[in-house]
Amino acid sequence: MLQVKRIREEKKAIIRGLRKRNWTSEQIKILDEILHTDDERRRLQKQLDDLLAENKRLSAQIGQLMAQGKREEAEQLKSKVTAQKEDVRQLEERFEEVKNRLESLLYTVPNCPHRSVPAGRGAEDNKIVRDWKKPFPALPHDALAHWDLAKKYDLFDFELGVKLTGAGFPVYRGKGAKLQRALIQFFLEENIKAGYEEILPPHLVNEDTARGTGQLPDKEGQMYVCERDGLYLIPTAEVPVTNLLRDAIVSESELPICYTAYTPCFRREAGAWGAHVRGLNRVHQFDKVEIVRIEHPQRSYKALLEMVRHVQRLLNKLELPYRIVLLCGGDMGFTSAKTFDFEVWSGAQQRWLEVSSVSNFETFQSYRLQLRYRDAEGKIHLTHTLNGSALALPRIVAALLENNQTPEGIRIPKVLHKYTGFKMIS
RNA sequence: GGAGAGGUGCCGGAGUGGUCGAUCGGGCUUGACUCGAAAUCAAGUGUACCCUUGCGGGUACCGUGGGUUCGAAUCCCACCCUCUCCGCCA
Repeated sequence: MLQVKRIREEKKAIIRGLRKRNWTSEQIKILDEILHTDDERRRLQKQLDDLLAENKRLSAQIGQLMAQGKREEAEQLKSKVTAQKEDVRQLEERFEEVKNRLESLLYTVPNCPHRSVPAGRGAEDNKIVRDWKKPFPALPHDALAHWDLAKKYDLFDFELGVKLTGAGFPVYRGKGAKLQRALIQFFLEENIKAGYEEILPPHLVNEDTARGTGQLPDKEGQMYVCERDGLYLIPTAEVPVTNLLRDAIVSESELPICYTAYTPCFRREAGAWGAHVRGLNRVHQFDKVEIVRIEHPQRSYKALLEMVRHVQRLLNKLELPYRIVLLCGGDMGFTSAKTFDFEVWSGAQQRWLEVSSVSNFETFQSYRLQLRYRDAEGKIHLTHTLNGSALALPRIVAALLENNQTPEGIRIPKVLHKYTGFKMIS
């Protein structure tokens, strides 16, 4: 969430940013409402603090009078303080109410896009910053989509998933299962080599954690909930991993802090279903390896590029055709200041599939998380947080199967051989 | 799940109704001593929010949330968590 202080000081820049997210003048008025509400909040806090200070002083006096045995004077003061208690109660109530109102207003404002982010309506306005220049893999015109390849080679089974759980919960089997495990292992090893510490977090988180990274209060509909225990199934490893440092103050020299984690991801995805979300294109449970960075504000955009280059290397090693897309304001996630998407070419479906999203959240998450660092002078500042998929498995698998199909079987990229133990699926 | 003990600052550990944001020890920072270091000595060392141009000042926070009281880390209630023992169990 944005800091009120920032809205007050950089209002013009924030309006420019929100315009890129297609905010109307009507919507932008909420900024003024926030500022007014904050003025009121500060006014009430001053009043309340003063009143509490007065009562505190009187109470201390009562203590002294009692010690001196001056009972009557003490009793007099007591009745005075008692009389003020109702004022305190009322002020407290109003203060709480205004504070809550301010918070819920702030929750409705998305992150301010970085100045380099283009304006735009939706996906059609995204900027392709790196296109695939080489030819796509040559496939026969009767090439199979991955869901047909899965049947042919017995790699995963959606009907069985329906039997066990419901639609969108694939059962991987045989070489299909092993391929999953190989990819996870490959990604983790590459990330560790690049300096990320491996984390294996819980797959269920509590409300505070879900709030920390911004899944709550907004997007509870996208998560699976265990109501009885007040827990949420994680939609991404970003949630538990970024929360590791919630309420922490790290020293400047510890930055950057780099984590990587493999977890299953659970998404209810209320969105539309149809032909283009067949097979592994969109599922309720999938595997993903995530990278998370806690960065110094001055270095976060450099870090973002480093993460982009790292994901690029992974895709190169997997020999998959890909392109990098800079998301426009209208297509960017609520919490992000700047996002690059990675899309791989799916040969049989003849379309691009999103396999990674790398974002800088600046202080949008760290403010809520209270994730700060202490500089050399002892001053405390918010860190920047970033994360990216490195990588999400299902669509990688889809592209891999489709692009590498041959009459003899499906060719496994060389880098995976030592993890799969086989070079072909046949 | 049952019984007991307990949750206090970076750590250890006091505090059982008043001047306690919190004794003390360790750690850390700065200064003195030293060629330098160790040892020693001295001072400092929480966070959030608010007021203030600045100096500085105020409020809240002792697991969480309520309550009692003029006043709560301290008393009462509920919940959460940790440890020990028993039971169950991958």
